[in-house]
Amino acid sequence: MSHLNDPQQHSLVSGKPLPAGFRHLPGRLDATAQEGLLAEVLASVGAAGWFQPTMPRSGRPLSVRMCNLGSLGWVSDKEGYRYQPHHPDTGCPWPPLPASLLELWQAVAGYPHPPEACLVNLYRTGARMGLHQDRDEADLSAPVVSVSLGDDALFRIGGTNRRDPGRTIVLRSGDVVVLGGASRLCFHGIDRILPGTSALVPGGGRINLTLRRVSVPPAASPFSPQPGTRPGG
DNA sequence: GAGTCGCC
DNA sequence: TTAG
Repeated sequence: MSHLNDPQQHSLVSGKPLPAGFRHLPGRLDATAQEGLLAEVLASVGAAGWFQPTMPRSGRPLSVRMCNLGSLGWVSDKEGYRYQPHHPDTGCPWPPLPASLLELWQAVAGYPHPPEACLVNLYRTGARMGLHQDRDEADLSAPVVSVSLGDDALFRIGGTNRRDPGRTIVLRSGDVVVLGGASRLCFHGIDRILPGTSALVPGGGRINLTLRRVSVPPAASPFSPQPGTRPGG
């Protein structure tokens, strides 16, 4: 039942609320939208190629494979975490961010500038993502918007301190989640992929899309009005 | 198995 | 400042 994942509803039942600013949208993308979005993303990623991120310092590979769409992409290697405009293996610019994702951002982010990065994470069965914060973006006032495609995932979200207690939520194909406001810097991760719970992703598993604004937008100018603003307003 | 902790 |  979808209401079980609703922050207000659940806090009333368990007394263990989700962080303020965290939204698990009640309506998920329908099957047609999921298929169309995945086809677009896989076409772009197919041309660019997946890369295998590794841990800073140790060089140990993460269990997920990654690609990015947009003007900037998140990468991790022995040198550390960063955003960069090109694919780490080929040096090519990331493929463009699909219009459908720009529209989704505009509809749910509540932020007046477009996203610059869409991190595409591929979780095959057994892949996980340890508890972490998204804090490599210069503009932390913008939310992170996540779209789940494929197999169900157990998503854990805690507080802004690593040892804060957390909650586990099932993310299903088509689910949209927004980490904004006070939840923007909450620790979160993927504990487990539930194999065989969706047939959407070829070869099985889950693909997660995270839309992010990376850089602080340029200051508003009367000669170059920003989207969502109005002169004299 | 879920959750927490400590450490390389 | 470990997304291990």
